[in-house]
Amino acid sequence: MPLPQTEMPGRLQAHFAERGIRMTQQRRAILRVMETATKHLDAAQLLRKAQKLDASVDRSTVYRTLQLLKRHGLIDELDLMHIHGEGHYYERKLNRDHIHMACLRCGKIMEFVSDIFEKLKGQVEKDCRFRIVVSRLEIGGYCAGCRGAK
Amino acid sequence: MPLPQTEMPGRLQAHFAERGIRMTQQRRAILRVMETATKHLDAAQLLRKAQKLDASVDRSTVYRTLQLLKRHGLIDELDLMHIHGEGHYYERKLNRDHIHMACLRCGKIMEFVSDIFEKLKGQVEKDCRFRIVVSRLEIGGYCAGCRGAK
DNA sequence: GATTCAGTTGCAAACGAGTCGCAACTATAG
DNA sequence: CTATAGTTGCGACTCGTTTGCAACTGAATC
Ligand SMILES: [Mn+2]
Ligand SMILES: [Mn+2]
Ligand SMILES: [Zn+2]
Ligand SMILES: [Zn+2]
Repeated sequence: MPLPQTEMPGRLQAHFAERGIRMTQQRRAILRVMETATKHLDAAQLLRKAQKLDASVDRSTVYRTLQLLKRHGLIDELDLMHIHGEGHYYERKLNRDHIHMACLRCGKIMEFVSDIFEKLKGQVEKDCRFRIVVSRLEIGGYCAGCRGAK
Repeated sequence: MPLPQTEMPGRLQAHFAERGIRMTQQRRAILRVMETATKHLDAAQLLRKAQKLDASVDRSTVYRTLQLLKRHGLIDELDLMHIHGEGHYYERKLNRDHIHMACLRCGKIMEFVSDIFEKLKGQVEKDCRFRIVVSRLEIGGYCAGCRGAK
């Protein structure tokens, strides 16, 4: 299942312009990669893809831009159950939150949108008087295909 | 809110005995710390506390034991929104799963048990034909006390 | 209790992800 | 075009975690 493309590409750059954040060659490359990504990317993958658009992009600029995007709530950071090492994965934050499932056997990552999840967040906000800024539900287990084996 | 103490201490050691896992001085110290912890511990805190019970405990043994406990599904690993650095936190897995909320302003960690969360996991298992082994819902935002300020 | 050996340990070195200080550069406003 | 605050690449660094290895030890067997 590909990432739902419910926002048009260019949206991240537009956000930067609206909020008066300086646009640079390097940021343009990094944002473009995030905007057109069809899967969750880690920092190293993001760097490699961005360098294809602008060879000068440095690793530290990728990390600095990821921090910027996080601070502005434009991307989500995921562990994906640390199936491959200790690093993090990133994806654009879309209008609709979703759950991530990682198969512990084949490594497949699945996404799932649920009204019950929205209801649960509503319950937390109300019952705990907690203002939710970011939420992350990650599940590890066995996918349909791997259920039989094990 | 302290961790709910619904399982008796000694339970981790009992689990090891049942499954024929070798018990050592060092493991005894580490398990005792996990069993009696009243908050989420990172590897460094766990090491320090375990060394008070057995000064010979080494950092690498702590990590190896954490891996062992994870593999046996006896503990959960948390990010707690990476409020303090890139490390992980650990807690015993109790009968009842719970949600973690981290206040982005004061750093407080809150826990919350919810039937809706159980229902959501049921939906994932059914609708996605996914066998859940471990699940982690972490929420970042502002606690009741910090809502007013910003 | 002594013997045995697979499993476990401490140590030191290595690793991977992420951060930081700094001098050079550049996007943008005037 | 100029001035300047913000951004960059670079290299060195921190931090959390892993690993290879020789020495040790728990517990099963005698
Ligand atoms: Mn996703
Ligand atoms: Mn993490
Ligand atoms: Zn699978
Ligand atoms: Zn707070």
